[in-house]
Amino acid sequence: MSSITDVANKVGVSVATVSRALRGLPGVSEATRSAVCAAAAELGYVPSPSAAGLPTGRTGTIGVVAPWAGQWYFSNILAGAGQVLVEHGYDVLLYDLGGVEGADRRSINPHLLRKRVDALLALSLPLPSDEASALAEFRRPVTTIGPTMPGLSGVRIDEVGVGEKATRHLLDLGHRRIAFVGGNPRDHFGYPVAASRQEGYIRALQASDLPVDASLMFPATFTIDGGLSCFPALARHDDPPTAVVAASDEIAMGVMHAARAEHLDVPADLSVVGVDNHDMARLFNLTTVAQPVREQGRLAATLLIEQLLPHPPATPRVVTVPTTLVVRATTAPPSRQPGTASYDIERRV
Amino acid sequence: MSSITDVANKVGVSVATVSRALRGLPGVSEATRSAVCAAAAELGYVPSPSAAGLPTGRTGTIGVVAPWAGQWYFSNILAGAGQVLVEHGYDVLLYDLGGVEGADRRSINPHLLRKRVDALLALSLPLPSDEASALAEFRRPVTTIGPTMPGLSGVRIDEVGVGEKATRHLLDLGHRRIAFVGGNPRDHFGYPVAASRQEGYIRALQASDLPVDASLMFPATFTIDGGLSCFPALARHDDPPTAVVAASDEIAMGVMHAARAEHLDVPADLSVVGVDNHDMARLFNLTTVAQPVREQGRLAATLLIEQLLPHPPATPRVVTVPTTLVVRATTAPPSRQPGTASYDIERRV
DNA sequence: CTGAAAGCGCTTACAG
DNA sequence: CTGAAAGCGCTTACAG
Repeated sequence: MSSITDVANKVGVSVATVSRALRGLPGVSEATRSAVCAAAAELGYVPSPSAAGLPTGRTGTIGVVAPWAGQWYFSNILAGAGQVLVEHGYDVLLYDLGGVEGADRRSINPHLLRKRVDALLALSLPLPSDEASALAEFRRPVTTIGPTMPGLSGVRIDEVGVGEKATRHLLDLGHRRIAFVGGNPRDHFGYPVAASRQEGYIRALQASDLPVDASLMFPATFTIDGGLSCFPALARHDDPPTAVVAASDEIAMGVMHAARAEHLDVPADLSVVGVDNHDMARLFNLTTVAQPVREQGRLAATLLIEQLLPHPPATPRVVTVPTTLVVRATTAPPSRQPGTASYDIERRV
Repeated sequence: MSSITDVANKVGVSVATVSRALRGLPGVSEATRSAVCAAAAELGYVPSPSAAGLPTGRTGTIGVVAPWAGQWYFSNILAGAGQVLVEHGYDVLLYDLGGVEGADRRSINPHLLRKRVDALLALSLPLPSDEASALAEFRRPVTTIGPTMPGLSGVRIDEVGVGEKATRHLLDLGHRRIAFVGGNPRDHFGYPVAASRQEGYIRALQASDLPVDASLMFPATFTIDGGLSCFPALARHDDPPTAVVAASDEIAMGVMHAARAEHLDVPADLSVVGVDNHDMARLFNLTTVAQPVREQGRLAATLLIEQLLPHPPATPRVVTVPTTLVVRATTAPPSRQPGTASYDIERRV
């Protein structure tokens, strides 16, 4: 493994000159530069990031912190962000918090990362308050995706608007008894996304002068299982809903699967709208509020890199990207009046 | 940002002692060790990986190379591997090759990684031969997931067996005209997975003394779109198949969606079997050959860490994990004899 | 059990 | 345009 000294010896110049030549710094004659580059190529020289990082304090690495779990949303955010970071010459260090929602996850200590990364991309935080304050003490640029944090740049969608949009679509179809599925009862992640979407749901109902019925809000993790397992409670309701706003497409898919297993027809018996526009959403003909996932990853990476420039912007930038309702075939006008019939699952089964 | 010198000064010992105490090395008195730990904690000292890496040559980082694209398989392999690597104190550097199958991707130069990672986890390689040979010259441990490489440890499944298993299931149901969908015509990734599964398909047919009909093998990328876009050719076949072996669940889902859009009934008109047991497979009631994805990630990480131990095993280990046929509802005996009818899509539409 | 010192491979003022 | 030298923060023989 040749070092900068080997290159310097081969060319007959100092290591300082090699360092400058290879990094394209000014003050090196063209002849020297090309001789250095040729020698470096011949020796197969690659600089050591560890050695370069010691004097500069820069690692050339961006940390991406994600409550991961291999989920669709996170892996696509990561793909988008990774693409941009790599284009700018940064390595991506992945800090998977290893959580499946509802399960315990590793805690993150930004402090530990200070000497390993130049900046941090934080997906779907804030974290529990102790970690959030630790993040504030992280003395390097941080950009969030999802919930924003005061003083940090970030990319977000209007979560409340998402809930409103989905709910309003159902209201426009004539639904009056609409359930909301999502949110984590134990709130492991301090995950405010579900709460915001639910808030939008509530606002849409209120704007239509409809009562807000707490018994129609069902907690569920952001997974297929979350949708699957909330269904029994939903179906057993005295006055069951004619439609469901699911806080994510995966929840929606779980709800639909459970509903069909009980021989309910979607959308005739139950309309379902999700959030995300997951790759699979079209296969389910799922009506959903689409958000640009990879694009958010790309944007956040761009904002982060901006802060790593010689003259970073003085104030953090927060970008809100638009969402759009995609109407497919899982929503339709209600086929019965609320209160007039239960799903009557027992009889069907 | 305090350094080891700050800790040493605070305690009144040398940096050598601090270094030893903090790393739990022998030859430090208990009193000294606890004093050092207390001081380090109080100062919020964290060691610099760059500085530690310079003299040792170790970075504490494992590179994970993946033809990524945010796909389910890769993100779940990564989740599994990441979990184990983190438990062993390694950081995960993600090298996303940024490819969507069928599109161009970044090339990887293992040479560039030599000074940044201690070892490499290579997902779904081999790569084009120039890169593969570069990988061979990478002087650090490498473990593969998917296709194995001579001299490297790896985790794999019996890809040929997977194709056989899926095909045999259809043969056992009575199908005699079975298509294979998968494989990349342009072979961008040098991706031998599809070829192996297809080989298994061929072997199963031959074992049943059935003709191998090249016109029943359809190329497709490993995506929903791959399945979707191969369907027209499949449906227009003079003597269309009664069943399809899809090289992945996502392909299978695409095929099914396209088939249903043409008013074909799955499985009555067309049986479909996939490979993976994707999280969504149960929602589609998809019959599939299941492979343990996260588990393969975990296993590969374990094999890799083994090689980083003070006394690594002399010979590389290759572990083949079992796959199992999961029969759901997308496969059934054929409802018509091959050759007796086309799908007659035009009439239906 | 502990310390002084060399050295890992770079970068960066500083001097010429 | 180029070089000598200090220094980044660790680890590791070596000596005591």
